Amino acid sequence: MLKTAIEMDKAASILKLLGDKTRLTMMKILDHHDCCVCEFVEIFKASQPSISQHLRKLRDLGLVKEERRGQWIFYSINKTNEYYPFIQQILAQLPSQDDKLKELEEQGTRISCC
Amino acid sequence: MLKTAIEMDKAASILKLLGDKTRLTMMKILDHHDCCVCEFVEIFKASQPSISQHLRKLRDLGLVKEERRGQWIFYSINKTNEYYPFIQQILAQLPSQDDKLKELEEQGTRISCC
DNA sequence: TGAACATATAAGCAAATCGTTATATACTTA
DNA sequence: TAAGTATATAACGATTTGCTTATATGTTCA
Repeated sequence: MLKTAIEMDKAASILKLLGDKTRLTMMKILDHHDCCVCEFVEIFKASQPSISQHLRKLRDLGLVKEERRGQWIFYSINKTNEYYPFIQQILAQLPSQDDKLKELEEQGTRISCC
Repeated sequence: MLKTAIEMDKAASILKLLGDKTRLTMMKILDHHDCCVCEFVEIFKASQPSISQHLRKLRDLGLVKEERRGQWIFYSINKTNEYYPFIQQILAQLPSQDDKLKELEEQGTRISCC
């Protein structure tokens, strides 16, 4: 087993996180665009705490990172995570979720904070 | 989005199943070898019903198939599943679990049914 | 046919998960 | 500094999950 091989334990815990439609879609979106919490709230029509809790789980495993920009907190994929290549390869096989961001732009909702 | 693109719903449900260390390891082993239930019981030091229930979940989603051979029921990866390429690509990134089967052979346990 | 073996299923329970509501924290701006 | 906005966290309840024990089903073989 290579030194760089993914451990089963860790792989399982990552897949578990990705095994939720909301988090999986979040990750797919984040793979191409940074997003702030309020955007996710719009996209998923979910409550703010619910979104916040999903993001926390992703953050706790180091899959995403946060960055405050004034009033907003932006999330982005953590490309320095040692498991990023593993994750990236999974995300690459999923259909683009860009339409979800486009909808926001058309509604003008995205502009409000981003 | 390509006609063949994986749906987010389905992808999430597959990743959820793989997000369990026992099932993930099972899938990795099955990707190279057929196995019967009693082998998994040995490998994971788990109860027979517990193993059987994990296999059922994998079977319910069409990830594995079963085949009776006399007294035993052998499980194998269902390569005809439309999501097999998706799964295969994930499994390919995991470390080989062949050592687990080797242990059984050394113990002579594998011979008992296979 | 009956005993032994392999597996599946059912029922019940403890722990984990995910959403909700309520509240705390942090920043911005008037 | 107070009000408004964005986000995080806490506490709680409903649902899901994964194990256990008990039992049913199906096969083999004496």
